[in-house]
Amino acid sequence: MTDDCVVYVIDDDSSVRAALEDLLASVGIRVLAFDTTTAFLTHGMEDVPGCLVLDVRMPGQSGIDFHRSMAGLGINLPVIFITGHGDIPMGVDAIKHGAIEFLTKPFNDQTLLDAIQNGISMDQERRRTKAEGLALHTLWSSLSAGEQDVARLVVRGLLNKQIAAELNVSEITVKIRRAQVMRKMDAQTLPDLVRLTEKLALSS
Amino acid sequence: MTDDCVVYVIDDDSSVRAALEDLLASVGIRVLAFDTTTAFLTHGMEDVPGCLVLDVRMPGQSGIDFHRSMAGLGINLPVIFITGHGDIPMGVDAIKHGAIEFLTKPFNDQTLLDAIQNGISMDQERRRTKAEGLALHTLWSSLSAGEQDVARLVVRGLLNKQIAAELNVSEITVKIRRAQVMRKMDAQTLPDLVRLTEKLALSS
DNA sequence: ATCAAAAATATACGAAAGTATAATTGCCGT
DNA sequence: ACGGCAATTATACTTTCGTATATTTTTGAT
Repeated sequence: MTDDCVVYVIDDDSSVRAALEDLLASVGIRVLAFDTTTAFLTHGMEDVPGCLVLDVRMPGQSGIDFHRSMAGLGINLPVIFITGHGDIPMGVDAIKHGAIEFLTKPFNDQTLLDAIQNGISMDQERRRTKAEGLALHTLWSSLSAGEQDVARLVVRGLLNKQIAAELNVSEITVKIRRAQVMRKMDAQTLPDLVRLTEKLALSS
Repeated sequence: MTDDCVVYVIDDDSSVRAALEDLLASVGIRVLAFDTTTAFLTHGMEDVPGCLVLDVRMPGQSGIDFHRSMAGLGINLPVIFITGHGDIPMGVDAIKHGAIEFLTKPFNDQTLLDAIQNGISMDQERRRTKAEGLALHTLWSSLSAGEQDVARLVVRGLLNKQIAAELNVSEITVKIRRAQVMRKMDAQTLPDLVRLTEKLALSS
């Protein structure tokens, strides 16, 4: 489950960081702790599944503000907020913006561990989905411009003859390109190709 | 936007109900207010877009408990919680379970109105999606058992010959059934049929 | 049991798809 | 200008698909 993964902790309170490091070490999960969001960004992220335990209130950038900026920074880690001084709207908004948990200190250790396990699972799943989308996009990119043209019209259901007219090429050229599309996209049948392009459109 | 829709209010405090009725009447939205969840269930729901403003703490069944039971009752209304005595975990859990807002009294009128408009829009969208899925399911149901068999294998990419062998019928029968499938499903091309069955699988 | 409707099958034909071989065109670098 | 090299096109053939017509089988109702 937690083969190789990291939990990032950002909290200005060193005693909290130490406590979390101990807690997660006790269950064999690697921890990288920082006292500011800047320190976290400077260190960078490892390319392994993980999640982020984030303090709400900190000197410098708050955890709330950092959370809002994460998408723009290309950081998609699941976020678990911890706080000693939160209020209801803050917690509600955090969850509405995608945080997976919002815990108030003092919190139950097991509750946090459960949230972390959940976050790591979500990140693993996100990475799987992302990898599939990337692989699919790579296949598509291996098609020449003309082959992509043909592929688009094929999955629209046009006949080879119609595609040829649309693209101002001969029907035999369409057949050649079409065969190349099927080979390069590793599609055994036309329905396969349709499904591949549907996934491609969704993950665009 | 709010052509014909209803906001259901469940709150044991008659002054709150009156205030909400006034507020929503001022913007021309119809209100149905109840003092208990039982009263709401007894009255039943209208078949128009709407959302539910739900008090957290009430005599009898609490709003929180009712929210958890809604899916089992087949009620998919967007829920907006209002409360005077909530805490952070309660608000966080409510949102995690799908509530679209969790407001603490006293709340800003406009905040509630925005949430309600958002809830109504979501319900409209849900109804659109549901109607599409239902229409698609109706088309599929219009296929005979044999036609459904053929359709399933067609979208898997099997040849008519292979389908015939699989179903122990003649190839000509497959052709007839296949033509019926295309006609009944209103699919002009094979890619169309593939996409229809994909949607069907997702909304099953 | 019998009749009528529906489903399945047989036969036949034209259009489309897939593939192979060969010829042609267009483009790029030397 | 020239020689490759990839893309396009032409030709030919086989398989598959779609459809129409006619026949047989099955099903269901009275």
